[in-house]
Amino acid sequence: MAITPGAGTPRSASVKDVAATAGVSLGTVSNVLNRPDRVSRTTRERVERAMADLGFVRNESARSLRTGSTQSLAYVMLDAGNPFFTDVARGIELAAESAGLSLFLCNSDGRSAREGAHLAHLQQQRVQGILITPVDPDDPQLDQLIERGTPVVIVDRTRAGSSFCSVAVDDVLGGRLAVEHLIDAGHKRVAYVGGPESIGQVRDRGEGARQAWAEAGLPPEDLITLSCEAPTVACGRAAGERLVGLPARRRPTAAFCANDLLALGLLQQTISGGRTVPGDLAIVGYDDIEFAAAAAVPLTSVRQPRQDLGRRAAELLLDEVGDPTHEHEQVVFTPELVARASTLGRP
Amino acid sequence: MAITPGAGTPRSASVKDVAATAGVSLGTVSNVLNRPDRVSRTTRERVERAMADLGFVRNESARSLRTGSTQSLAYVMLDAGNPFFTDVARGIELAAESAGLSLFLCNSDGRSAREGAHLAHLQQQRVQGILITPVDPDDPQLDQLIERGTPVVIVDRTRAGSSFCSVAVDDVLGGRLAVEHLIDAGHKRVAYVGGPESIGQVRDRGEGARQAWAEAGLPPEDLITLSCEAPTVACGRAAGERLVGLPARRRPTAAFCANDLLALGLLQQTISGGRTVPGDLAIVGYDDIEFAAAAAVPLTSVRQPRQDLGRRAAELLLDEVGDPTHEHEQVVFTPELVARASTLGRP
DNA sequence: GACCTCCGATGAAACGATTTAGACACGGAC
DNA sequence: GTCCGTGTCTAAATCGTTTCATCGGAGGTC
Repeated sequence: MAITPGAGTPRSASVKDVAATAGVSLGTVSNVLNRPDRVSRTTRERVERAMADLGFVRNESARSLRTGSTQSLAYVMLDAGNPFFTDVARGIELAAESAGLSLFLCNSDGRSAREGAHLAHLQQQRVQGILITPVDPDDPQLDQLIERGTPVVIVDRTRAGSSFCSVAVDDVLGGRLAVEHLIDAGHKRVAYVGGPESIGQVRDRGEGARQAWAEAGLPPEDLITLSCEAPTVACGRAAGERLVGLPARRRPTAAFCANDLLALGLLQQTISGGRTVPGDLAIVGYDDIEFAAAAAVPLTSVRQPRQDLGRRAAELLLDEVGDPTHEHEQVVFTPELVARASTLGRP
Repeated sequence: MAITPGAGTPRSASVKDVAATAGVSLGTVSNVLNRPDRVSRTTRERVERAMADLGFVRNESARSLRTGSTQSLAYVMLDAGNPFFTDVARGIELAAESAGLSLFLCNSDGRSAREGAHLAHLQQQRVQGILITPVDPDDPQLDQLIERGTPVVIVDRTRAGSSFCSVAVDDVLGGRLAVEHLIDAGHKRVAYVGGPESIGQVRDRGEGARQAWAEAGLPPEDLITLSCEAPTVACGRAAGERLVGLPARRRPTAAFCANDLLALGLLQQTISGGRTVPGDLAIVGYDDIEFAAAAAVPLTSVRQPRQDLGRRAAELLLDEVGDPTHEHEQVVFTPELVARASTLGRP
């Protein structure tokens, strides 16, 4: 007897309805759902039939209320529009999928307020655990989460005296690699195009750049820092205009960008302004997103193991969820410079 | 009196605990949470104090079990790695945010099985509604969702005799625009590089291409179709190799790709193989993602109003959720060709 | 035929919040 | 002194599921 949605609200069928239709008790329906082996074949088939007829959909709220746990993880991304983070997310997804959990993606879009709202909501939903690339890894809300029982793994950032697991890439080293590469190519005046200093990745990569610069014995004032509002393609273009505006004797011959979006924007602006890359300006990006190699001039970039980053982070989280003897761990991957046309050629 | 997490499981505090600590009844705590105006200031402050001390986190499962509704929407994306869809997602997010709902992103990655798993899970979670760019818009699971009370809006696809709202772009027209542009430029042999035929967007864009070709009176065999496994950058590169492998008299002078990822891959392979764009091969992409303009040769592409698509879809869903007199609506946006260097120049 | 086992199914009690009807106290008005 | 209204707060029922102690009956053993 199929249900015909009446005039009123088509309230969906519950286990109680299924039990009544199948002529069994409530507990038996639950057994069919959770321990089918404890139910005789004939009863089970009768119950399954009733579920199909009624269009029964298990109510996850009730289930997780009773059991006290959900079957989901969440990843709070810093910027869903940046392919770097979607690649990380894919790594997480693969790990979650093979553990039989579903993954929710949330996008903080670099805004603390949005991040906070997402975290609060996820905590109320009682997700098993949260992976996050935080706007600010020192945000006390993160501590509050673990204090109150939601495991958290920090992705693509680390944190000082940490009570979290984290998976990151050595950004200081990445910055060094980039700038050493430019120094090797003979550049004497370089710009570091970063996003806002509030972003840790931007700070660390800049720090690495300065270290390499200092070690090469070059004067600090010849490493110019350009801060952008956000590490996006549009801001990269804007940075290009600012570079052109500099007096010729101060104008850098190369730029290291805090990520590939900035680098692509800068590249685009430079070329459309009639200048050449790397002739007039060599460019190094960061992340080695898939589009970097397909750019106007294939982009030299610092590669991070994006998908592995995600996979490893998810594994740590799953371990923390499943294993009571879990020890927090800070994994740091090593970046690698991929040299392409945007820096190769006459300097 | 702050709670000290004991040796056992740090079971989080419930309204009951808060009530006990504050010395009020359970209902009062609930009132503080939901109708703070009905509670006297002193009591309210006492309760709030207790909540803070105990680290109380409202249990969303219990709440939504009782009230029968959640505060979330979900968008099931076809491919989170494609910037087109993340732009759509951003549009949705903005609308959801201003309605005070949170948005979960799920990625089907083009796989029916994953899509199905996500949908089942979202249905069990009793999300308010689902936006989806489906692998197959005729999937009966979508009908089953609305039958069982979860509103669904189809994004970037339409469906024949529809009992859904949908927001799409006219893909047949988009295909025509692309191929008419190539015909105008004098091309007599063109390749259509599509993804798998199972993807509706791929079929429709191809259909538009064929229509334009036929109307120009060109022989059908000179519009070659190359099917790829998936509409990705890697497959675009592979398609490039296949094109080179064709005998010279059959080799096309231009390619129209079903999306920008394919086009960027094709572009990259063509250039690294020593041929020029548009000299040896003109290329038109589709979607006009941000990276298209920054490509090796800036890419001519068919632009879709990505963010508006998402925003409008979310608005339709919110209307369906909130307004009982809601009428289903099929919105179709019009695409627009953006001509750039990859087709301009000597044909 | 009495007794024991074991399998399958049962029913009630939880989980943590919301909701509603009603209790209680406190003033003010007559 | 009684009555009533108002403003707060309480107690109990409820949402849909899982779990656990229990019960009935079929089959086997002596």
